Formats: sequence, structure tokens, C-alpha cells
Amino acid sequence: MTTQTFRDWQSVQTEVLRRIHAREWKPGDLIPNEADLAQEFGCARTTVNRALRAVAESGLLDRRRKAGTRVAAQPIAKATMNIAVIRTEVEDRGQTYTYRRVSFEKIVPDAIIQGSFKTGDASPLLHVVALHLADGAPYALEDRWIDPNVLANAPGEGFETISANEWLLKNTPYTHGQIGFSARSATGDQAALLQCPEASAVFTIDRTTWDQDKTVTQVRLLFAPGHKIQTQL
Amino acid sequence: MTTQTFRDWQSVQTEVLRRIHAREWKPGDLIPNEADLAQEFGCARTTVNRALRAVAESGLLDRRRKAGTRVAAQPIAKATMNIAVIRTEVEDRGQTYTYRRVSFEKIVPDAIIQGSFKTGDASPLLHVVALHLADGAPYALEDRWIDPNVLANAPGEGFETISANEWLLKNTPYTHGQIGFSARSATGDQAALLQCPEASAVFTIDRTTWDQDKTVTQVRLLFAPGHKIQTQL
DNA sequence: GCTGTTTTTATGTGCATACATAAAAACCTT
DNA sequence: AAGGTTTTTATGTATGCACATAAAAACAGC
Repeated sequence: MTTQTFRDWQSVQTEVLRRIHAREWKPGDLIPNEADLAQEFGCARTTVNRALRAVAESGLLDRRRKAGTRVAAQPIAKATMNIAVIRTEVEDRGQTYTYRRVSFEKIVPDAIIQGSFKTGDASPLLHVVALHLADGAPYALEDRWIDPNVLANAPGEGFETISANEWLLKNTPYTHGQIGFSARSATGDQAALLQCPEASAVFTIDRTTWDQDKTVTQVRLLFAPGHKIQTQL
Repeated sequence: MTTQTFRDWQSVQTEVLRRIHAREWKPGDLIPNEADLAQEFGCARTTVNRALRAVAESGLLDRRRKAGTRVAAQPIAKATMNIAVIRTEVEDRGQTYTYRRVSFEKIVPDAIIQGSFKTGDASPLLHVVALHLADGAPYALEDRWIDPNVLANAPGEGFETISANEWLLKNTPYTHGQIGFSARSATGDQAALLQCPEASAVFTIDRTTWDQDKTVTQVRLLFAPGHKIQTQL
């Protein structure tokens, strides 16, 4: 066996992936330690470390101090979805983006929304409904609740020409968020706005973002029937 | 201003994130270079590099050689979904997993499936339909096409007791794949198996995996109505 | 045998240094 | 001024070394 040399971490990574895919290292197997691999590959341990760390991030390796590195028994595929501003998303498809605000009001939300904002019982929130269009056709329906405080520095903003989706992403700091994907049947109102038959299956994204412990905004995006989001593994 | 010291890359990362969130560094801003930050933070440039690289991976920073590092103008949220074996997914919810094979045959697929396998025009593929149940209730319907060659080493396998989902993930090497999420209306057959009303909105995952240039398998997973996948941002 | 303690060991990380590389900026040349 | 070439510079990465840390394994005491 010709002990080949792999000088940079990318080629070490490639070789490690090759061995995993070729089942030279099978799921559950303990692989040689960093020092040994470094010697075999003719590079520094740091380089091996960098490569193994990258592979571990993708979910194909499990690493634990002292216990060593082993090929994941349950290879968890990590699909990374890029969630961009909707305008950008549409434009990247080569389509013309337009935006239409449907409604904007300050009202006291129902108990469910209220609960997730942990706000005082009957304090009102901003509620925006808007439509995102691609080449004139409905692309996504945005239904959003916003903590009024986040608009304190932009008192005039009514999201008539710029979407809350875009404005918030650019102007509002947040520390963490949660996102969920599901399928829903369009209600009559929703179907009318999306110009699709009632009860159509619509792809749905629910997102909530917080700044520290304060809920900033909560949004439901209903995409026109047929919408699909894709990514590589 | 007390020039604080940040000795490890995690605290440098935290500080960088703080500055971005606090809008001390605004979207589009060019931030100081690594060497300057290293001096400010009282650590080595490698440490700053590690921290900035991590933040850049999350999409909040754009880095280019010579051009420097800037806060992303269009902060792209990267949502990483963990796609595990369905059995594990169910068990992790604390539910009892059961599996039922619905059908298994070797037939020549329609043109669409055929095309994605790039196989000879009329060569037959394996077609498996199976149901995954959680606590006895339908959880997901799996509709899968498999290249017969991948079963060459397991001639007896008919996916009667172990799902193709699990068997393939454990036994079949693959180099890359594609995954897509969408919403679909359940057909009559599908609804019957999932025990839901016809035309219910069902969350759908389509996945294709390749080994080098050969298509290994293609699967469509229809989840019972109400299914939602979630992740943190 | 069963505890709790110590040792060992593989990964995790920090640092100084060196060089690689991409791309902006400066400098020519015509 | 336009176009091509060189320089500069910020990031990217490899290396040897040191030490930190978590956890398995060995050991001790009872």
C-alpha cells in the first residue's frame, strides 16, 4: 500500500469521506486517532483535526474526548436550508418581485399568539398581512405579529411599500429564533389571496424570533401551491 | 472603554455576535481586520480567525480575501434540519415505532422516475411502498424506487421487517444527495394508508441519493397531516 | 465485589510563525 | 484615458508546541 500524503485539510477530508463512503470505515467503527492519521497522511495533527471536525459537523462522524472518533451509526443527514428575504428569493429565480400589503392594524391577539409573546394579558400587537408576488402571481402570503416596541425608532413604518419580512430582517436585532415547516390546507381567505382553490395544500413556514428573552416577531408564511424548497445533502 | 480580553474563540465569537446584534457593526459594514481584532481582544490572530469563520458559516458575515470581512447585508438564516432514520425519529418522540410493508415489486417505472435514474430505457427498478407508524397511528408513507444493483449483496432483502429507509442508510454508500420539502394533497390511495381524509394537506419530503454518478434511490415520504419539522436558528 | 480516586489518553484549543492565495489598489504603458 | 501589469494586503491555512479537558480505564481501599 502506497502511503499517500495528504497535505491540506481538504484532501484529508476528501480521503476520510472516501473511506466512509467506501465502507472501509463502517458505521459504528472507531477510526484511528488524530496522531496516527497525521502520521499516515504525512501532515500535522492540527490538519487532521480540522478535517475531522468538518466531517463531524456534517454528521458523519461522532467525536468524543478520550473515547475517540467513530463513524456515525445513525448517519443523520443535515440539510441546511437558506432562508433569505422573500424578495431576494424571487429575484434569484429571475422573476419580477412585487409586494402588496393586505392589512395592518394594532390589535389584541388571541390567546395563542399572546402566549408566545409572553406580553401583558391584553396588550395590543401589530398585525400585518401581506402578499408577495412573483411575475404578478401570488408567491407567498405573510401573516405576521410584531411587538410594537421594535418599531419605536420607525414610527412612520406601515409596511405599505416594504415588506415586514425585509424591514425586520434589516433593522431588527435578534439573538435566536425557531423555524418550522409544515403543510396546511388553505382557508377560504387564504386561498382567495393566493388565488388557488380552497383547501389547497400549501407549504408553510412558521418562524418566531427573539431578542434575548423578548419575542420580536412571529410570522406564518403560506406559499402558493406547488412551492418546494430544495437543498443538497 | 475597558479593552477587555477575550482569550478563547468562543468568547470572541460571542463578542462578535453581540456587536452585530447590537448594531455596533451594521449590515454591510466592513469590520476591523483579523490582526487588529486580535490585538484588541488580546489573543492570537488564529483565534480571531476561528471565531470569524464560525460566524461566517452561520451566514452573518461575508468574508473575502483582501476585501475583508463585512456584516452580511442580507442576513441569510441557515436552518439546519436533521434528517434521521424514521424509526429513530419516532422513538425520540417517546412513541412506539412499528413498520408495515405495503408492497414490493420489480417493475419498469414511468418516464419521470426512469429519467432520474438515467438507466437503460426499459430496465426494471425495485419499488417499495411502506408505512411507518407511531403508537399504531400512521406517521409517514414511504414510496421508494431503488436501483436493483444496490441489493446485489443482500439478495434476500424484501424490506418486510426492516424499512428500506433504515436498511439503505445503514448499508448503502452514497456520495451526495438532494432533498426537497413541499406540501401535497393526498391522493385517495395515500389518504387510505395514512388514514386521513382524501386531499388532506400532507408534508412531503423528496430525496434522491447518488453514489458518484449513479442514482442509488429515490424516495417520497408523505407525513400524516399535522406533521411539522422544527429547528432553531 | 463494590465503591471512589487517580492515571491515562484522545480530542479541544491557543499561540507564534510561515507561507499561500485572491483580489483590490496602485502603477505603469501606450 | 484605457488597458494591462505589479504590488499590496486581508484572509486562508500548515506546522510544532503547549496545555486544557473530558472520560475511559486502571487502581486503590474497604
